[in-house]
Amino acid sequence: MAETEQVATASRLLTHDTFDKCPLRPIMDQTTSRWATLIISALIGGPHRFAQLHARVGGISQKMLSQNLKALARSGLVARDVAPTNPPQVTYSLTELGVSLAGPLTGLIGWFGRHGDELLAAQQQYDSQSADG
Amino acid sequence: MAETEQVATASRLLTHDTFDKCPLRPIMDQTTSRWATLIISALIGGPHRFAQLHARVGGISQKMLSQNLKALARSGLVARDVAPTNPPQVTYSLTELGVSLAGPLTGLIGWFGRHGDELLAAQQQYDSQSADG
DNA sequence: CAGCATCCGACACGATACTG
DNA sequence: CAGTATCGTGTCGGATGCTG
Repeated sequence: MAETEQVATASRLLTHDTFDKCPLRPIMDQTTSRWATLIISALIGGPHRFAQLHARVGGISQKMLSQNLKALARSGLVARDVAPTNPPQVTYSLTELGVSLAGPLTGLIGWFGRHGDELLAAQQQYDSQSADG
Repeated sequence: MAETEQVATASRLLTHDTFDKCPLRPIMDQTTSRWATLIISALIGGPHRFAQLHARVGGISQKMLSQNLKALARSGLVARDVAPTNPPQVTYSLTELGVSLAGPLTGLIGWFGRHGDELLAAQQQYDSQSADG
């Protein structure tokens, strides 16, 4: 199956160095951060306005939304379109690059969806064991 | 292609709620955090000792390594095997669940490997635009 | 509506020192 | 070797208030 291949590929990619001083690490940290993943996920469904995103993501502050959106735009993953109306309408959407990221990213999110119960169960078992000790 | 399907699937999964109060978010935050991704990646290559991981990940402190390893073990992604020798030998490896995560995760890492140049270029362009004003 | 500026608390993280 | 304990700092991130 494809999954085994992917692991093998990554293994080949990763076994030869320590990742240290890799210029991609900050970008990856930002892109896989708490809010960025959710923002990108929300934008998969199509373009959103600022307030729409604020509602869709749920629990995010305006500051963090604005901040993440700016970082995402800087990396070329999200496009910011301003309509010169009054009041101003700002629309965010995924760029082509952003769409290409959506595949792997939703693959990861999907995994959490499928295995969430196992993760929760493992944690409970781990905690009860510690309590027993 | 499969990527388009995946996006569509995630879209269906995600469009109906705001992700708020999802019990998986803390786990996903932890698992996709700065160090956890690198630790899991390192373990794809096979079991590692503590010191080996410390060298492989590169830049991580003992504290963070220990802390992340504990969290990963709590979630059932990593197994911790202690050999009762002297000095003690502790070996970490991916569990079955951890291996199943490796697929989606390396898919994401692979994407960054393939598109790293584009991300860096986009940032430079963005920054130079800002400088121009 | 779509942000930015500011203040402030919480915790992530690293450096160091200590243990079995 | 494989950690734990403690301390100090930096950044994350929320609440509030203001602008255009």
